Amino acid sequence: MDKSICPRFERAMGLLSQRWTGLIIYQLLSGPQRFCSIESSIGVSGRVLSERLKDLENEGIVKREVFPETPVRIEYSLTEKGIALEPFMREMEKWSQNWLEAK
Amino acid sequence: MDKSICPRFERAMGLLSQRWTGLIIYQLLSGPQRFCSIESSIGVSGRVLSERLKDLENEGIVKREVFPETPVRIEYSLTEKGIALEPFMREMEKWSQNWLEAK
DNA sequence: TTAGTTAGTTACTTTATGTAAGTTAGTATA
DNA sequence: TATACTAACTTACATAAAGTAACTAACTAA
Repeated sequence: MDKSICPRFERAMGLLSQRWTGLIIYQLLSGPQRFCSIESSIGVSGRVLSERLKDLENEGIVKREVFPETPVRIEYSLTEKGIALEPFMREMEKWSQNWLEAK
Repeated sequence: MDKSICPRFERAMGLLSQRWTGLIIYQLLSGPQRFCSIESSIGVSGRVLSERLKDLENEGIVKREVFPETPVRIEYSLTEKGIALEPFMREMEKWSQNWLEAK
């Protein structure tokens, strides 16, 4: 094995190529959202969503805020690092518009 | 479940979020390559690489060419649709440079 | 006291990926 | 002639990741 790829790029790709991670971030680009809202908007299971949100929080891409209302409200939003992924998401949008069928 | 995401975007993300797919395309951006070269440059197993290349060929993103030399040489390269992913990859590069540690 | 809400977690099943050995086709070497 | 070498896969089997559905915690409302 003789890797020639930049380790930072490889890590970024590793993050984004985990199932659901990209869609979670994309959803949060349109503003803070709660757990059940992300769950239903992209169709991810609670088990995996919970896991991904923890990972993204550890990576400093997502921020978790608790509002002690009734019932409790917990909001997930993007940090600056997360928002910085927007241009990337826009390129993905363009490509999908130009090269994929509406189906 | 009430999905609001554009189905084309979702499909694009589904493609790119399969493990190794992004790195395979990224590698091919620098020119045609053969199976064993991709395998060793990104560290993917032959089993999965074979699967991915077939998928990408079916998607019209990758092209496979056989050169009947000795031993046989088979080259994989990007189609126009695959090359169109370059801006997306460049944004990913930028983000990883700006926001990830060298480690 | 029973029920409802959000945000999870747990146990279990199915699917995806990793690992290592085997296959095919065409030479080349002993 | 027999053995060996190469690239490009494929197969069988083991492990890891994701899906499913039921369950929990903390709180309030009826």
